[in-house]
Amino acid sequence: MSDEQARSLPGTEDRMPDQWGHWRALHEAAVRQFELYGYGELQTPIIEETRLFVKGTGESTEIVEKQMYCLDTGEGQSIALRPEGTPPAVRAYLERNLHKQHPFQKFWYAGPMFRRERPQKGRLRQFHQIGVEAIGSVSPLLDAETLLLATDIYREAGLKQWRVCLNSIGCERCRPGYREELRRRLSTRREELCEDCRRRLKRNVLRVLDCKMEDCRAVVAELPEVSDYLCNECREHHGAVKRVLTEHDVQYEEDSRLVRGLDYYTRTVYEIKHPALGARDTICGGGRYDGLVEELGGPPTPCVGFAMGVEASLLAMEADLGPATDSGGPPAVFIVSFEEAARERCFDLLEALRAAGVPADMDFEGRSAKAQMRLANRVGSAYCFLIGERELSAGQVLIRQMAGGEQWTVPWQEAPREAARLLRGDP
RNA sequence: GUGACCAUAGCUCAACUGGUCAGAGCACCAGACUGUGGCUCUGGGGGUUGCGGGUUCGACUCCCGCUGGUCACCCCA
Repeated sequence: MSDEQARSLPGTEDRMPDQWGHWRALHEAAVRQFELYGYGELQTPIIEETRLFVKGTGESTEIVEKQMYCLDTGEGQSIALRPEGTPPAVRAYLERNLHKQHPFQKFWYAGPMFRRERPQKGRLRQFHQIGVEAIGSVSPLLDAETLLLATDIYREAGLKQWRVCLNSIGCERCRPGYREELRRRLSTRREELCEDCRRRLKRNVLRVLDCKMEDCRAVVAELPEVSDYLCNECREHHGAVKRVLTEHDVQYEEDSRLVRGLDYYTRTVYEIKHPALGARDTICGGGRYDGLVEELGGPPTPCVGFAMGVEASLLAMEADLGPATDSGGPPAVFIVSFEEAARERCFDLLEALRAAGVPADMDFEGRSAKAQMRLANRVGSAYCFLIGERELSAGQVLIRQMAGGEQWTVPWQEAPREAARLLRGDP
């Protein structure tokens, strides 16, 4: 590739026509389940005020600290490419005063997100999420519903294996106590922790639980579990979520070390992981965020939701279902002209076929009849409609069935209807 | 932000330890009864071996720099 040619940016990718198979399957499964579950589509802009994420996602999160694409509008305003979908959804909710009219809302969204990270397998700078937000209810039934919804989507999309990890990280009432306890226990063993964890000790102790370093894990193993510190309400809530999940046959693993990277999570947190993905195996993450709406200037409003990583989910689908495929089918009919002079008449017929609802195509490169046939064969068309001087003067179309090689003629005017009939499989 | 590995035709790769190779398969194009695909056969186009230096009589092969890519850590979907 020459140097002056423009290239795609690192961490961004093109999705070519033959790579849409799994994507479409996932998206269609999701849309169908969203309808079944009563979630309405919400589309928000890709750009937002930077402060929405600073307040919403959390000032001290990695995402906001160093991964956001921010730009100055030149009018003294800082805007950001959205790094995630939840704060914009809540912003839209508040901006329309839905909390006053119809406080309970269920939204779904799908679209690109942006984070300035080092790209690697399953992680891009422009990536895509499909997610839901159920805003305005504290019911544990909804925690379960979002998880059931996510697994139903994966099931319908054809995914075969996954596991659900579940935890409760408490609320703003009980978490401080746990956090305090962690800080106290950890500071006595500060020397054994990695550099990052020493930093986390001050900034965000909970993340120490998630550290992958061997030495840290050893220390973490001896720490009390968050479940011992939950307040009665949180304990009850968590119990209800688990009861409903069990009732509805969701296999889950309790993982007392599961914490999430975003500040706004409370109580229920969960991840769906796929075994074929290695270290970075989360394909969907979610949970409850009862404090976010208030943080963004609204009234206290409990919420729960999830975000699926589309690219990660696609990798999981490839592992379970094989490589990505073409999304659409081939043109059912391929028109072949024997002479260059017949080409425009071929195009007339082509348009007539399409008008009759028959997927059809022809050659536009002036190839020989033989090459046109080869092309028809390669793209997998079921029939060729062959046209030359003889057919034109007789007012006929020569039809060839590619599979068997049988040929017959039909009157020109009948051709579109004949094609439609052949595709339906009528005798 | 840290680290490792990689870079030859459109794709996947080969070229003994630097010494007639710049090659193979697939793909593509064209022929094999000048109105017809698949299979087979034949032929063809296509690479200044990522870029720039250096060592050497000689570099795809060794050294340095740059660029690009991949993967892992970090973090997260």
